[in-house]
Amino acid sequence: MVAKTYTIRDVAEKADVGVGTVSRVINNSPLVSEKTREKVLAAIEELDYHPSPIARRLSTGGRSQAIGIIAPFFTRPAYVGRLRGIETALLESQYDLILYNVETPEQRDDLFKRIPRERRVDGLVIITLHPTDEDVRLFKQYGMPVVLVDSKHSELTSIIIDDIDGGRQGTQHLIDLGHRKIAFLSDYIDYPFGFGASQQRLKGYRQTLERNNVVFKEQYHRQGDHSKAAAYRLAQELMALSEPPTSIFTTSDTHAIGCLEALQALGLQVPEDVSVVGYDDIEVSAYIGLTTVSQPLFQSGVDGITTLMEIIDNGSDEAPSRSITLPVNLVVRETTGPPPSN
Amino acid sequence: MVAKTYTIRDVAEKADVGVGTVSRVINNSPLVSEKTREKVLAAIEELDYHPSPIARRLSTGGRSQAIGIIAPFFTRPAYVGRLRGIETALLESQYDLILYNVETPEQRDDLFKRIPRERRVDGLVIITLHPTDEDVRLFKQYGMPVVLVDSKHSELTSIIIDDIDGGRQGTQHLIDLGHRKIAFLSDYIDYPFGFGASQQRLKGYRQTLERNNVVFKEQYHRQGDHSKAAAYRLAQELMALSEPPTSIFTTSDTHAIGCLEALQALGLQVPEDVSVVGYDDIEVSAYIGLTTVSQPLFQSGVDGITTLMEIIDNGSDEAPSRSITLPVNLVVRETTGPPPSN
DNA sequence: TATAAATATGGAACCGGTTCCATTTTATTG
DNA sequence: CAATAAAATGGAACCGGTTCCATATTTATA
Repeated sequence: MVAKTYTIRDVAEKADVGVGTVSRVINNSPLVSEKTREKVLAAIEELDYHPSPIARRLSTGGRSQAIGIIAPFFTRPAYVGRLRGIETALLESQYDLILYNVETPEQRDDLFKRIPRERRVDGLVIITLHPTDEDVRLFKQYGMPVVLVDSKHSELTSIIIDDIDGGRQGTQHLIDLGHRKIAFLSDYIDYPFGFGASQQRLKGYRQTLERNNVVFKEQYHRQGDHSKAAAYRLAQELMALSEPPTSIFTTSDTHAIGCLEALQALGLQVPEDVSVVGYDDIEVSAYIGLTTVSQPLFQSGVDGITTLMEIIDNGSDEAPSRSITLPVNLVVRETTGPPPSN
Repeated sequence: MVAKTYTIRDVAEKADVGVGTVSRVINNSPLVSEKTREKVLAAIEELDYHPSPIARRLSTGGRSQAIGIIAPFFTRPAYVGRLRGIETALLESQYDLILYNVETPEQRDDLFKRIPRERRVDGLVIITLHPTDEDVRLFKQYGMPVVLVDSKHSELTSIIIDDIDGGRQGTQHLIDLGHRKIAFLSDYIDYPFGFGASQQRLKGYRQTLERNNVVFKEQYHRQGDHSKAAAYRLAQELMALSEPPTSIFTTSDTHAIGCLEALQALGLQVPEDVSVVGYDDIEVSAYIGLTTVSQPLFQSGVDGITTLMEIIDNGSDEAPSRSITLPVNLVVRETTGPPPSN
């Protein structure tokens, strides 16, 4: 049942050379005469021989020709945007893509330990998650190249999104429109799982309030999981306050859509009664006219992969870590306007 | 630099047994005494020994514990919905997910040949793409379990979406509303890459027109690539006809959004001037009030994976192929209404 | 032509597991 | 207790590559 596959010994026999010579040919060693090389290549072609990647990997830890991506809840629109950049960057490369989805801290811990040891991937892009110092020590111990995207560690090369500036831009926009009751709706900030981006955005939000002498109100900061349904519920809670906000700044477009649905259900007009700002600028944001902080999802994916491939190609597990900061950019559409006059 | 990893020989030495005994312990063979087993497990724990997956795979073609997914343009919303089902089904399993993205027929051909040979995955889910008889022969030759999702081959187990019925339901809905000028906007039907789904939907569309004595008009069928931008352009072309359609049935929600944007730009009201029906029911379809043929994206992903895992666990490359057909379901929202009165 | 230097080659040992058969140990029976 | 049967064990051979050193061959020099 299992197909007949030829081995290096079959090629050696057909070409009447030793296995070492075949190995030298398939690995482009200069230490083979042209005449012998051609004889071996003819045998390879005749047998349709392909070296076993498995055997290669065992004998010398040869490359797996795969890149691992670790991301939490990777089917969320923001991650999909990054994934799009990733697959575009990988398209013309010889690397396969292995996706490791994470939904709990336990899974994260298991993967951070397992992946370097298993040597299934030549390098790793970690999206949004924060490796500990101990994790980083293990990566280096196993010589595993790692690039962080939307995350930062002093010893690893990082593609950083300027989320503090994103929080600032969204908040300043609302303040410039005259809003002073600005709610902030985010992922769980203190979730031990450790999404850093929302923390940075909250920081930008709070700094901007302060800089404009607007008092931060605890009840205007709502946290929930990343789903649209959670945002729907939280928006309803916000609007049920005795002094509801005149605007809501969310930390994802998915959350923004949940808010818009809730406001719609409450018979409120956007932006006449309440303004809404999203974050990400996913594909449908233009159609629904969402004002949002656009982040370079696609570009961060591309940069993460190209940087990692450089590190792998340079065999530079000793290279100093770098930080690349990508800017964000407020896109004003139709979900923001001045607050109601009363 | 490379970390110290222990081998089976180290364990054997520490436990004062032979390597065969260690192998029997780690593979749960009954042919080990309880006393010896405990001695070996203690040594394993003390050394924090983990068997090398690579060496295992070489010696017996052991399982790779990974499942491959081949999908074209996999970051499209419809594929993401399936991916969501896939990752949910994989979450509690021990399988890693390897994604093979395809954007050309050449890539597809390369992958269909390479993947079975490389033995990197224990099984394969192929989404939407159609393997040839020759491809299937090769899968069987290498004993590679394969499940098709939204695709069909008589010798492979398939999860099928009833796309003819989907085409029928969307078209019948428009006819019931009084529409007779119904445009159909799809992917390239004759594209040699072979997306079958759009062909089936077109078939449902044409059969339903016929069944209702509506003449099929060639200029009402427009084809383009899968992007929103293509749909925007095609919708503009349709509305520029001397007798423009009163409704547009698209074969993806992404296309529907492109149409809605185009109609908006043309100052047309939806559904008062033109009705729009999508296909997929992606996450934002509810918010934008899109009438769409909802297909069980999530469920098809789950079924594809669970079926494949069954096949793998049963070692049943000899099992007869099965077909599972999942229904589609028209969801009427706000983008469809009666045609203009004139 | 003989010698030295350079180049090319073959294949045993190794990578870290699995397996199967020869051998050893334990349990059972007469 | 001895003989037989059953259970447990050890380790050489194998999986399919890579590599490095001993050896063979070719080339250059005197």
